[in-house]
Amino acid sequence: SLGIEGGDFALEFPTDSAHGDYATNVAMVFAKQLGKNPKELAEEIKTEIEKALPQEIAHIDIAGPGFINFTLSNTFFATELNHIKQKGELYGKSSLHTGKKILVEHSSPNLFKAFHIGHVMNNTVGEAITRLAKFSGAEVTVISYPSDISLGIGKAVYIMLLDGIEKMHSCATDTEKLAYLGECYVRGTKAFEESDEVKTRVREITKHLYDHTPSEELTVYEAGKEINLDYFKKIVERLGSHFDAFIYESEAGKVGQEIVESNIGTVFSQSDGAVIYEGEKVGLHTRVFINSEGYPTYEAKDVGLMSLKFERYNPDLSIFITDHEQTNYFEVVKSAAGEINPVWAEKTVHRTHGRMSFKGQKMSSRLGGVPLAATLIDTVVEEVKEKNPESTGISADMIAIGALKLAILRAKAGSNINFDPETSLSFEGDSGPYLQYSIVRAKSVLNKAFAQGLSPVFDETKEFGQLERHLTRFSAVVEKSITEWAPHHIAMYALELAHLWNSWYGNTHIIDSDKKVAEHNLFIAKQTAQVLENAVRLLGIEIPQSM
RNA sequence: GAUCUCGUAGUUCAACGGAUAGAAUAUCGGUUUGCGGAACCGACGAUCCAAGUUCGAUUCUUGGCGGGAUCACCA
Repeated sequence: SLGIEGGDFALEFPTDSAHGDYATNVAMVFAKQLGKNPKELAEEIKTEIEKALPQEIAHIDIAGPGFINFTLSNTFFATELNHIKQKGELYGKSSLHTGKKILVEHSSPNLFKAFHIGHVMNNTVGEAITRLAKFSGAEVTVISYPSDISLGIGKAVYIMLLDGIEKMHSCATDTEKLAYLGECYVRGTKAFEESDEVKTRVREITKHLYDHTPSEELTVYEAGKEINLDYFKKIVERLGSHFDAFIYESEAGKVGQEIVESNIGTVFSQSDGAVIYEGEKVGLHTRVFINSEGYPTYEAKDVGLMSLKFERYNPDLSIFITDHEQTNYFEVVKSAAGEINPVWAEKTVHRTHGRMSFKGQKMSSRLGGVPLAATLIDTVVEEVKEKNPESTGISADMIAIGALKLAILRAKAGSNINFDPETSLSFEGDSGPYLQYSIVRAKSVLNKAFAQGLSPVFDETKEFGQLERHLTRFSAVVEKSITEWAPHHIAMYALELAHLWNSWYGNTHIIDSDKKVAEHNLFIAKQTAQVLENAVRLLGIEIPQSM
């Protein structure tokens, strides 16, 4: 009725709570087009809306250069708080992808190589995205893609044969076995560089592994692979992940090679004995898919992996997580894959994580220069126990991993994070333990009240403040995180909610002498704990019983 | 050199083109016997530079400066 058409205006949550619950810039966007003063236009819109004001809106204000601010009514918040109570652990769950199938691949290890801090970052981001996918209403399958075949592994197997398999079996613990296998990888690489004889032998071994030729090397390799895989399963379980299936690089390699070879002349071309994809024609760079020795490179293997993913799971969306260094690399693979089968490229989403850099010298000295995942976690566990000697093994682990995970997830995935355990990994303020503590504290008060015969009762006539208002925004934050596949929005939301909760706690005598007041306070405490727990769970952070 | 990415308080991170650029940490100063002080309250403190587009730019465009990544047979 005001003649407004087109244009880009927004309805948003104002950053300042004094500006109401929702705000729109619509008047400022269209003021020029209509030849009006933004504030006057805002007034006209306000008058128009007020003719049929829904009961969810308490009042409308015009502020600043022409913002229209909506303050929601208590009725709205009462309804929303009742939703939290009804939905419980499902509160905030979206239906964005209901009926769809989502495949997530993350934490892909390089067997025969150590599981290091980079894998922790990948796992943390991957697990959070997995949980977001599940909260989007989709049917989710989670897989990992272990690298189990390469020239590098051939080098490690060469050393294993040289030492004899007994050497590995004589290691007392799994940790020692892993350390030994890691050592083989390093020694193999060195031996390979130093002698042509070794090079020839390693190539032969690698060929046998690729072809699965029954041989001594295959036996040794299988034994090493099993130990590495067992360890992988253990450590990701400790981090809170479970995988439905694995697709091995050895499988993907074969499939990828066939696909690439059958598309030579169309998608790929031959050059210097290798099979390449000329990325320059689409503004990218050229990459080799099959090397001049006839082996598939990582590029061809990734094409094979995509093919297997769609063949086995037929997902509507296929998400995978890697280090951000692979961004440009994957653009090329995706472009080539898209020429073979457009669906693969359209439905594949690549998310990245950054690198963890260590600033403090203390960390590297304590960790001995090689930041293995387990060593990193153990170091943090020690700090937790130092802070609170009464922490049990399980809760100390949860707190340490929670601290690590939040340090990773509170930043936008893809950017590097600076990790200094002396300062950035604090247990106070914006931290994993702060979130955990907030929930534990809320549950503790609730339990104490139950023991006194009190239970939560909602008094819908109460005025609602910042805490209650923030609770009702959870669903919107979840949807934003799913749309962008960006877990850090959840992390920021959870930290702010925890802060509002602790602030409210400090100003409220929850178990008030007035029974009605106490019961209402308990209701708010309970819903807060619920929403906070839902958010923290989405991040893949566990909540200890006490801390 | 080409392409991509990033540059925000001392430090670690936020901010869909919006209002007085938010937090945390560090530093300084506080917290009325009240349920968990890993907490709460307060003070101090920042958009790399220069143009442009816009009613409005940390955000978009262009050009610098400074990190990081990728650029043919590693994964």
